[in-house]
Amino acid sequence: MIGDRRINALDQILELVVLINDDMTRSLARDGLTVSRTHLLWELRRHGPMPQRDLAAALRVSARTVTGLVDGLEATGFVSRQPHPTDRRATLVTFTERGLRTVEAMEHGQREFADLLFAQMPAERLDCLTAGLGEILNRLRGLDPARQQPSEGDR
Amino acid sequence: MIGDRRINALDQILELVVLINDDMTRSLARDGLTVSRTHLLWELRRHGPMPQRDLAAALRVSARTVTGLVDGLEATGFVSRQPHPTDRRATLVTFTERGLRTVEAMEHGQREFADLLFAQMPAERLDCLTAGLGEILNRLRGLDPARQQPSEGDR
DNA sequence: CCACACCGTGAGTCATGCTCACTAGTTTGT
DNA sequence: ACAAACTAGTGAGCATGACTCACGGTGTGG
Repeated sequence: MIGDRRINALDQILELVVLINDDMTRSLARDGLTVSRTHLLWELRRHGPMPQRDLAAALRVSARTVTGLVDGLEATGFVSRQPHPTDRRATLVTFTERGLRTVEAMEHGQREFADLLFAQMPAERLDCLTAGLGEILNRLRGLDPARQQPSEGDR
Repeated sequence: MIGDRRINALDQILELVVLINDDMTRSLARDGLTVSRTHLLWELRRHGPMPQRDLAAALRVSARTVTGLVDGLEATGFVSRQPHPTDRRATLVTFTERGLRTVEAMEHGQREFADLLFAQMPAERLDCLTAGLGEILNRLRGLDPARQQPSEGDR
């Protein structure tokens, strides 16, 4: 029955989520990072130095929370606060040397991880996997942030 | 280049992890549950009433943590503590009526979720997705709990 | 009977995230 | 040009969740 296959696939996905999550958390902890802090770092990586308010918007958390995250990242030397060139109220969060190196190392590590994960997987299977994941992602994106009444069960 | 495809696929997986995680957390919160508490519930569902020490082993957390989780689940009426029939030191954690109903509803919701996620996906793509995920899961399982020096980067 | 096992509590840590109130700067509207 | 209105960041305080170690009571079993 087709339903069983779907359940099966969903189970796989749920297990994947757990495993990746754990692995991520563990690996970040080794670097003295946490998930939220890393999200911030990635935002910075994508957009360059930015004021905290923009980070708050991008990460969808309150300004106060960003202050806390930046505090932590600053304390461990990944980012530093710089004066905003034109708005003296604002603070520009920028990478330190170390922060930049760390993020680059993470990108590199990610590449290695991808290679490890998909090693010896034939190209067509990889394509098909990508296509399938793409479909699923579209559906998931559709029911994520805005709506509130629509969805129902997940795990 | 093949590496790019892999990075791509990994990015998809990472996004999937985030989306599913958020969705799960939100949906569980609606039921008055958290992820850890739900893990415990699932363990109970799989193995039936069990003493806390077994839960601790199954969930790989300390006994103290289990006490806390069970406290929470008991307070919200999902489980209850029963005396162990033969070992009077031990406590059997069992579902309440409500807990059982909730877990069954979650299973049902999961089925619906799977249908939603894979709706209109041709069978062969589903198969291929499953196969690909299976491969990845095997690799991930391999580097999860025991080893400590081996892996490297993830997100 | 005594070492060990099962639970529970106390106390404390860390991460995340919220609100409220406040300061210091910036804009806007006359 | 200047006050009113708003914005950026943060101090203080609170809650929740997950987890730990250390300690103690009670029961088991050799």
